[in-house]
Formats: sequence, structure tokens, C-alpha cells
Amino acid sequence: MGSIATDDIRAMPCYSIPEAAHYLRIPETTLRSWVRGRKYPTSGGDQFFQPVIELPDDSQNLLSFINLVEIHVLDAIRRDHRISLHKVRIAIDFIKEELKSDLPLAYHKLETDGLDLFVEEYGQLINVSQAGQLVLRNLLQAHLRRIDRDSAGYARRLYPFTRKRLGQQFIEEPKAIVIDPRISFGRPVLVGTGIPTAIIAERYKDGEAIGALADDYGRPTLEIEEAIRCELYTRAA
DNA sequence: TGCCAACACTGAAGAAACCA
DNA sequence: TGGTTTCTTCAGTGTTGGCA
Repeated sequence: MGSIATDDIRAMPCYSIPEAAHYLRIPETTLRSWVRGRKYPTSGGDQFFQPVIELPDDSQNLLSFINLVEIHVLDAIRRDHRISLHKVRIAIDFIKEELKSDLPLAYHKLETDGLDLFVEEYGQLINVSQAGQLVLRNLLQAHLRRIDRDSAGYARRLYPFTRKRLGQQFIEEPKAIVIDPRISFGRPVLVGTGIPTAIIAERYKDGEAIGALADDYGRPTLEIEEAIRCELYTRAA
């Protein structure tokens, strides 16, 4: 059975909704709906949109690192391939049952057995073509490749996307930024260092040149640019 | 105490999916 | 095919907490 201890640092609530939305480049309101649900008006009165992601503590609006990974995967399924949330819920329930895991979106079996199960279930739900299944598979794999796992198969590190999405171009983005709950309180840092991207972006905003920052930290210019992109991304970008 | 920023909540609109 | 429902997003308002 796939589950994670509640005292595991990865299951601790530590990311606010705006913060998680920023790191994962998802509209804040969408993320809020996914984790808290929301009511919406219908002709027969208000209905409630059920949350898709379960927070570690319902009384706090804080996400865990595991939630971050789940949303990273959900985002690939939902937004990049435009699968309706209704179908996503059905497919998630299906793989949850098949994988015997409470956290199917954050569990390694999604990458092995689950991906095919999901594609298979998704195919049954909407009768997707072989070509469509291949595209879905590639997109999901691109997102899953950005997750490092421990020996038990649970997400240990996440390499968030830092660039604006243009079709499938983002699939080959460099893994320059990492979110690791054991480093810098789980805030994004340059890979292989403990240097928070927020510090780099702050210095850049204060007028320091990218080249100077690269020299100062002894890191390639590309990494500094990725750090700045990660932090200074806005919806208008 | 008042100001400000960040966050939370919700109405409304529009697009997409669903269904008879 | 058209009405209804679902979902996403924008925009506006309310709340809360930090700070001078």
C-alpha cells in the first residue's frame, strides 16, 4: 500500500496557496479551487466544486511538498492536455484503486504501471486516438521526469518549470531550480547548492547584473537566469 | 491607531463538456 | 442542436497581520 508518514517533512503543511501557485506557475484562483473547492451558482441553486487535492490539515490553507508534486502532475494532466476535471477525477479514482495508494499522483507507480493505466483509462473515457495517447504519455512523462524519488518511490525533490509554456517546448527545459523540503525550508534553490532563488532575484531587482551574480555565486549564467525567471515570473510574463 | 500588503473569498462571465 | 452544468479566470471586496 502506498502511503507516507504524517510526520514526514514532505507531508508537513508549509506552502501558502499563492506561494505554491507562484512556484508551479498556476493561476492562484485555479489552485485554490483544486485544494479548497468552491461553490458556484447553477439554475437549481449553488453547487460545490469538490477539491481534487487533499491538504494535510484542513484547518490551514497550507500545502505540503507532496501536495506540490501532486499539483505538478495534475497540472500536466489537466492543463497541458486539456482533459476535463471530471474525467481526471474518474481516472485518478481508477489508478488509486489499481495502485492501492492514497497519493497516486505523487507515487512512483504512476511513472511505471500508473501512466499506462491512466492513459488506458483516459482512452476508455474519451476514446482518444493512438496518436493522442502518445502525446499524453509524452507530456506526462516530461512532468514525471522532473520528480526525484526516494527508495520507497515517493517524491523527494521537484524541478519546477520556470519558463512560459509554448506548446510542448517546455518539455526539454533545464533542471536548474529545485524544490527540496530538506533544503532552505523547501524554498526553490539552485540545483546542487543551497542558494535560494529569492535571494538572487532580490539582488537582480536591486540592480546587480546577471554576469556579476554568476561570478559571485560561481554558477553558470543560465542558472542565474533561471532563478530570476522562477522568482520574477508574473501572470503578465 | 492607521496604513499597507498579502491573503481569502465570492460574483460574474465565458469556454468547454455534457446530455436530452 | 440548444439548454444546462462544470470549470476556470478575472476582478472586486473583506479580513488579517505587520509595522511605523
